[in-house]
Amino acid sequence: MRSDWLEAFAVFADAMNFTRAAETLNISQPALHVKIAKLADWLGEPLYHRVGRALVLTQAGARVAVFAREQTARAEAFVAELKTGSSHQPVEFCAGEGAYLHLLGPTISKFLGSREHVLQLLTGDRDRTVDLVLSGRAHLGVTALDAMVAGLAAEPFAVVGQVLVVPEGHRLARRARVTLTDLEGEALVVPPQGRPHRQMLNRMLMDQGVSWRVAVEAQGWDLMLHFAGLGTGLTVVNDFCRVPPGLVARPLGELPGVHYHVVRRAGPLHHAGAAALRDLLVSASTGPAGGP
Amino acid sequence: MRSDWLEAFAVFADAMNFTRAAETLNISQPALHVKIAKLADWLGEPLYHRVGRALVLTQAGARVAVFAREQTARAEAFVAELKTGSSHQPVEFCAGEGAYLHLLGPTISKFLGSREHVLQLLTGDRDRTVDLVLSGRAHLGVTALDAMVAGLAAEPFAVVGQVLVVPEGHRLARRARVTLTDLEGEALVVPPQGRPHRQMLNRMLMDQGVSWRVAVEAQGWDLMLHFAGLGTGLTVVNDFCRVPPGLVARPLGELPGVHYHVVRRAGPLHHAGAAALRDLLVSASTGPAGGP
DNA sequence: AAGAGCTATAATTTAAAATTATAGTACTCA
DNA sequence: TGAGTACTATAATTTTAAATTATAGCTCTT
Repeated sequence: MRSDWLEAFAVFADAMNFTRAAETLNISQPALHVKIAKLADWLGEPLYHRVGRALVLTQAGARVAVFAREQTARAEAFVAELKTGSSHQPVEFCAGEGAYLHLLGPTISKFLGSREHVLQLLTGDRDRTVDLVLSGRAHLGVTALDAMVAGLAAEPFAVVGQVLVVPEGHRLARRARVTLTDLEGEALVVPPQGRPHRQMLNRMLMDQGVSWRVAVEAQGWDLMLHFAGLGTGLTVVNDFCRVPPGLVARPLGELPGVHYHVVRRAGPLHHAGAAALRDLLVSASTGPAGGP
Repeated sequence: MRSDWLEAFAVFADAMNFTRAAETLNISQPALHVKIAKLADWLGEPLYHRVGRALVLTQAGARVAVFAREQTARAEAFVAELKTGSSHQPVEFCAGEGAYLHLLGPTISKFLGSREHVLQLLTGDRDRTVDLVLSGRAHLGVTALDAMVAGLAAEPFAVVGQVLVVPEGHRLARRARVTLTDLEGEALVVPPQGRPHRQMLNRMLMDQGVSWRVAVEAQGWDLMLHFAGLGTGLTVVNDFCRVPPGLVARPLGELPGVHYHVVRRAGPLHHAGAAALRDLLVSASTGPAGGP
């Protein structure tokens, strides 16, 4: 199996487009096409197929892409280490904005403090984090998960509760605790359709027979709190959020905790820096029992 | 960096001979020569140099050889896994005869019992074990070590005492314990010059001012005991040895224990099976306090 | 139905890698 | 000491592989 086939395939798998991948490789499109045909031939497996005019990786293709990225990264890292004496292949890590702001600060500082490794931070929601980790484009991630994902090793990192955020003068602000039924008839600031938090809220409120309406659709805790601060409606956010002046947070015990996990691809972690970061994260974990 | 350069270099580094390596690769000697020249050129480092008419790897060359073997093995393992569905790349393990016979049996049985991995056993003395592990031709080893070895990660596995073996009728057979000075004037069955056990005996007896002479030079515990059984002389062996009929063993407390270690190359263990075997070995370890 | 935006194949050119042949080097042994 | 051996390194040549350009063909868009 020739390494240039793998390198070409790694680029192609990112682009899923022969023309553009060939451009980034600085070869002609037919040359790339032949390389990938040869790789598939040699492996005896089709690596992609067409769906309409789009190209989609086969299952084998996805595995080959992961391997190709790994193998190419290892070669690069080795050469760099041979020439400079020490490795500085970055650890690629992905998490969401909320996790970065409220859960990961100390661990990341500690990791960077040792100066042994270089850290490449990526930001992404749950789906992107899982995708980056599964496809080998990130070594590790931290994200909220509520179900197992095939091929992913997940270790519990933190459980975060949910709070209802209301204006100081609101009737519910006087209460120490609130229930979902208290939300009857309210307008809520919620994430757009399809986002996990929105789905969870929908389901829980429907279960309780609570009728409510959308005040604003906003993406991200900060934006949701901003709109709530403008008085457009109430909102429900993770309890690690700093609530802006004029608003107060009240625990919503009925809502399930958000389970953050440290995720990596199943199997051994090849990258020493990534392994070190994983160990730091797991040791900093607050476990499933408490909040941060 | 092209993978065929690495594959060629891995073979060359084993043979240290262009002519023979080219034969095993089924290419002409000049073709191999050019491949390796290109690899060296691409890396900007000479990979070998001549000492007389022998070829010797440079330090960079040795590191490249390790990487080349790893990278080629990974590619093979991946393809095998892709085609057959599950990996069965063997775990390569090296230890000495004594360790196999008296220390490793249960752990190896247990490892094989799970049927998850295939084990490739190699036999070698300390130097060969260390060499195989350092050069990436074995994932793990168990061997006696009395000093750190650069690039090698060693974890204590077992400490084995030393016993003096004498014929049943011998004057020392009546004693429960013996000291080195009791050996004054005796003929001893010892390993050949240069072997670690011989060096240790030499030094310890010389320290005590004991004069002795060589009865037989024999390699290996069993052979040493065999000659001792023939009455050629006394011998000193590890206390895990089964002493043949007609001989008795007496502890030699003055001699230092032999410290067996689980060794691997420094850095993360890429091979999942090797990692599993290491964990088994370490958990089966009797630590520095006791014998097996 | 024409056209845009690709992929895939063919024809041709260009480049690379193989081979054979041989000069050069270090050591061995009569 | 000088012919012989066993090997490496380079050169010349042939063979093979991989690039390029050109273009046919497919799928969705407008």
